[in-house]
Amino acid sequence: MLLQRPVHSIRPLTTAHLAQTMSLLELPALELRQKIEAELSRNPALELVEECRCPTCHRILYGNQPCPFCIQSSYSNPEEPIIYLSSRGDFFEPTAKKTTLPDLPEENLTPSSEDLPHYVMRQIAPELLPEDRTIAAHLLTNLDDDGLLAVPISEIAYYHHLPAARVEHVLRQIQHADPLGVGSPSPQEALLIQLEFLSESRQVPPKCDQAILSGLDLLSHHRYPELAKLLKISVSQAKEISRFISQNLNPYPAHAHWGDNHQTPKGSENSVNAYHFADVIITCLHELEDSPLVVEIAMPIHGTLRVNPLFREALHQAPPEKAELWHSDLEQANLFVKCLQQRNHTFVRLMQKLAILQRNFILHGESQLQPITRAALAEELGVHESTMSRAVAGKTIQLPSRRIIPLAMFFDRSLHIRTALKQIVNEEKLPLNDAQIVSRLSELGFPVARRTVAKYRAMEGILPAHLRSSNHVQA
DNA sequence: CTATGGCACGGATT
DNA sequence: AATCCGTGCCATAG
Repeated sequence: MLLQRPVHSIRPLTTAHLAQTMSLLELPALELRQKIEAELSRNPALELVEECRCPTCHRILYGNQPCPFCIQSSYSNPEEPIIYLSSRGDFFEPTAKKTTLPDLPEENLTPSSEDLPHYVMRQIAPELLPEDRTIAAHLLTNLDDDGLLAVPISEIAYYHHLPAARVEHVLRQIQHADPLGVGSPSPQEALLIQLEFLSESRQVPPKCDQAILSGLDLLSHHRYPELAKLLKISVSQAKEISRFISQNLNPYPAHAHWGDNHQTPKGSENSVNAYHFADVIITCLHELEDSPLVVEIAMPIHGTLRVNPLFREALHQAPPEKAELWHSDLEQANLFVKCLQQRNHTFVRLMQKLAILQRNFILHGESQLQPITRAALAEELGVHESTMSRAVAGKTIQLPSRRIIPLAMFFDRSLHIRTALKQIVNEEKLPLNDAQIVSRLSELGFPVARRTVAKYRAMEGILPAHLRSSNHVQA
């Protein structure tokens, strides 16, 4: 509440304004950045002023908003999220590619994988030695569409005149960043890293690592008997391994869009959905359970965009032949800044509602998701539902757990049921068939049809009952 | 005969 | 107006 500036004074005056606000609203951060840069270089009336920092806590803020952290040092209500706009443009800087590695071939950068490098770099940069960042950048520039490393390590080591071990060290950090296994030279290695990570928190089938190492081919062709023979295990154990892998691991890190685990084994479908950086970052103040959420809405630029006051002044002395042009530039600059404010305003309000409503989801995961429709939220916010759709579309959000998910997941109608289903299957003693799952679910208060359970199962990559036979026979 | 997946339809959502 | 999603019916595999 406190941090909302009186933006209501901005009325959509012209259709141009409306149209532009709309178009800005649907832009995710990275594209917004391009848009802003384009506008900035085209229009002399716009300028980017120094980043604003809160004088006390030094957070980078966008615009002259009061720093939400320092305004109220006592947070009366932990439910109330702290929301602010930041302008940490550096996250989105393609410097790694452009400035530090000027003579790298750019061809192997395909559009669909272009922002994965930035996303990863963002995570690991703070922990990296400055001189290692160049190596990281080099590695990340050479990811293929699948998120795997496309060039041999030795080549990179050679390029930098460094021992391979050094490069491997950096690569290891990359591999442990969020799309787990990203940058691995092979699917095998990616799988192994994911496996290693999972085994810390969860039980994994025995010989799983060996299956990946030596039997991946058999595995992907579902030739269980042969696999079983190779590893000297039973066929059902082989199936168990297969189930585990297809359910929990992903050989192609770039395909792992979080929350939607459709496995695409060989067919390299490059869907539009590649979420690699976040438009909104949610963290927990002080890691405490009941501390307020901190919602950072990322403006993808350094500093604050505004109309250049000098330009405004200069308008009076404009040479007659330029006057008209300057005037229209000024107009447009004004419009653009206002539209941007409006976009941010809408976004802030949206996140405020969401952060309160989905607090449990944000903190405690998928089972706590409140099913809500965009329409309902639009109603509450008093905006048109199409506005909501635009605001949500294509945006991503980073949770305190560092997971990045599409904002649309906040409006998933079936996620909580699917997680309930997952849990039922995980805890089942012997495989339940779909009909039995239906009754278990309805006991839990989820009335769904049998056919629907089948679909959810498929979505979660859970095999049908007869294929997940004798579930936990190992050990 | 039973459990599942495919196709398609209608209503809700965007 | 276009798309998504839950569901029913039917074919098929085991």
